[in-house]
Amino acid sequence: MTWAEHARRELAQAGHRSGGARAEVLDLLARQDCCLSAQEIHERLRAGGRSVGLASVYRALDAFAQLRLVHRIDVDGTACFEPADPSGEHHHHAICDRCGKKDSFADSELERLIHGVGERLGYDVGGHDVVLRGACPECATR
Amino acid sequence: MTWAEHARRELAQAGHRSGGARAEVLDLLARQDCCLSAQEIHERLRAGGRSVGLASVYRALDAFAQLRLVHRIDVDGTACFEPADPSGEHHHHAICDRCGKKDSFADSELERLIHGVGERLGYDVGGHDVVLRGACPECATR
DNA sequence: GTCAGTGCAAAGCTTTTGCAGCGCG
DNA sequence: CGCGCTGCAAAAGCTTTGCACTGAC
Repeated sequence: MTWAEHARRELAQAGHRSGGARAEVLDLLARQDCCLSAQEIHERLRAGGRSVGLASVYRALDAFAQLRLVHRIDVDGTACFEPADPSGEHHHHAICDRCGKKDSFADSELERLIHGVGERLGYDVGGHDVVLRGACPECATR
Repeated sequence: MTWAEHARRELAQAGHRSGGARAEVLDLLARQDCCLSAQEIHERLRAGGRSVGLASVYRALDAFAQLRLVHRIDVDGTACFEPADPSGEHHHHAICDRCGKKDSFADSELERLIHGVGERLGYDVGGHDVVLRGACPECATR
């Protein structure tokens, strides 16, 4: 089952109707591997000829986030979103502070360690983020 | 040497004059262990009888951040700041999504692992953040 | 037919910038 | 005594909300 199918099912089950704008946002996210800001999503939909309102993009993303269908990452004061794997599998991000490139990485030992920290603090951890900031390989050698 | 002394020295060396507003923000940060938002800093200074402009708070924080005297953490779309230990020693945060409480933790193994990830990616890592979100012990049992 | 979903416009936040005046060095 | 620092106000993002209308069920 693809993420898009999974997401549509979850949305329907939560009582959401399948409107045009939300479907557009969902399709765009499904096609995307990297994380996107609301503005980027809006621009791309407009560029694709869809007259989607920016507010609808935010509303769609909000609905997705509440159902935990997407992850929200705050980077540099703006929110970015990306599909969340229903299996719980996920990755984190490295952001180049020169060219703005976003890379992703996964590390199971890191996950295990973070889980342990949560337990040590007594937190019922719902999620976590790890962000690396610095110069990407291309920018660092320049 | 305290953080405040270290910070004042760095600022002077960078050619900054010691104005009233910046000194106030510096003193407040030095007294604080937990991270604060610009608005919180502004409110506290006002409450303390100082007529500090919000813009000056932002400008002071910007100057500190450029000299790496403070760490900036984005949480929930707003920026928070806290003194940065000159030795490089630092910690990360767990934020309760019910009561908003911010806890901090440190884990040397976590640091080591993150450092390794950066090398694996070929990044010249300048900094990193780890944020846990969930219910704190008090809220979780309620 | 009902009511969630939508686009647009307006408002709300956080953060930045412009500007005239004050004061450190 | 110059120029950096400051407070205030205005502006510039990002995000949310109000409203009338459209369209899914």
